[in-house]
Amino acid sequence: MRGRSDVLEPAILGLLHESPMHGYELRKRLNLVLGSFRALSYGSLYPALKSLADRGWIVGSESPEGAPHAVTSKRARIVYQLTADGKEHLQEVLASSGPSTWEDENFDVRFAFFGQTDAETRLRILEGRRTRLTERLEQIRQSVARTRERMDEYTLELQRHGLEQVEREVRWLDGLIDNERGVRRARPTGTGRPAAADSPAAAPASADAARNTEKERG
Amino acid sequence: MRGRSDVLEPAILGLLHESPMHGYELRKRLNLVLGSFRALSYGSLYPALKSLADRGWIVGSESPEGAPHAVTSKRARIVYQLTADGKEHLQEVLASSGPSTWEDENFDVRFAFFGQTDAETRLRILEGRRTRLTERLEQIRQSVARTRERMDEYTLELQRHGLEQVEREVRWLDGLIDNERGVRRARPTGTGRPAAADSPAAAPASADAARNTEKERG
DNA sequence: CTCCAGATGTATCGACTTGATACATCGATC
DNA sequence: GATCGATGTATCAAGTCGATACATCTGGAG
Repeated sequence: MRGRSDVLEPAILGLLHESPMHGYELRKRLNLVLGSFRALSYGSLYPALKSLADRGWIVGSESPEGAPHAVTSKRARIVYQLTADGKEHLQEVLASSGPSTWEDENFDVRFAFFGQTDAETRLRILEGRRTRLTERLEQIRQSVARTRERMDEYTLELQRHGLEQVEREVRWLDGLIDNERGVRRARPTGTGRPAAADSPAAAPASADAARNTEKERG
Repeated sequence: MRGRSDVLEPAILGLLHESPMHGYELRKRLNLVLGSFRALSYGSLYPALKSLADRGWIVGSESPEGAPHAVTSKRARIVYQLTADGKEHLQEVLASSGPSTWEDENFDVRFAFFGQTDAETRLRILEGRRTRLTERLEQIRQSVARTRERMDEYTLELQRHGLEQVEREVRWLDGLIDNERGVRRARPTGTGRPAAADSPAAAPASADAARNTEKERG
């Protein structure tokens, strides 16, 4: 359970918070929302659901919504929803903003659910992430500088390209941070309105960006 | 062996082709060359080495290079090198340019070893990759268009960002393809000179780019 | 109307990877 | 002369993917 499921579980809880769902749909939505950077297979989804149910954060019911008539038939489907404990746990998770939330995949998930996170936490995560990437940048630069001689041109180009990716990502974060600050200044209470999209600075993606995104589309 | 080891094995063979090496160094170099998009752990390296040795493509010797004196001691280290069969196999692999070489991680590895690949194969891989990404782009666009309404702003921003990543990658490929064509035209025989780096179009990274890059920075 | 291809749906398996760790030797620095 | 970190080989538990099995529902072609 302590693999990278730190990614899976919050994502599942976050989606179920919006509305109850069954596995198949969960997978579709998950691959749509996180799809740009993360694939989800049944082999991890179903065990995760079981584990969440075991811990009492979600419950699975076999009867769908209001279908009063036919008793039998109805295709087998298990609709999951959050329990009170689950909601509580989700709130805790969403309020956290420690180092783990600055890591690649964790950050992506947290960002995807920023809509359910308060403004202060958002800002802390964005800034932590930015610091994290800046450190990485420095390490890449040193590493490249130290070995430039021995590299052939294609390897060099690959590294140069990777470096630029990260730089671009930092600039993207800068844009987002500016936005969050702007919102906070304009609306001191932090109404929850995100505001982003077409800011001038906005640009690259959270990191390895849209790789998959085609496993299941809708 | 049929997992994503399609990535590992060519990379190992490619590195060993440059010079014999032992596991530890192999890992360092691998994380340096592929480091921007791929981590390599011992848990996959050693089994892969064993498998390659079993198939007769590499051999591991316990005596390092010319150390004629002391018989015993000398820290345990196994230096691997390509066999004749291994070189042959590597040539086959490097000459291939089918659909699998257009996929994310496979492409990255192939690109990293473009220096050992002939100009024609390079071009085929680059163009195949480009087509691949263009298809993906179309799918993402449709997917986003179909669900724009239901998405909150942060999710939307994440998707927009992912989309832009891929678009940028296509432009990067365009630059590389132009370069390859230019080289071919200027030097019909394809001397092997890559030429790239500071072309005007060059920009983003092969895909999920420099994530890791810090696991070992020799 | 019938049949069947393809979407929906739950679930498992084998092969593979990661991250941590165990173990051991070498090289410095104090 | 000992302690700390880099070098070096190797394994393990936990978790993941991709494929697949199985079943039902739906929309059209014939």
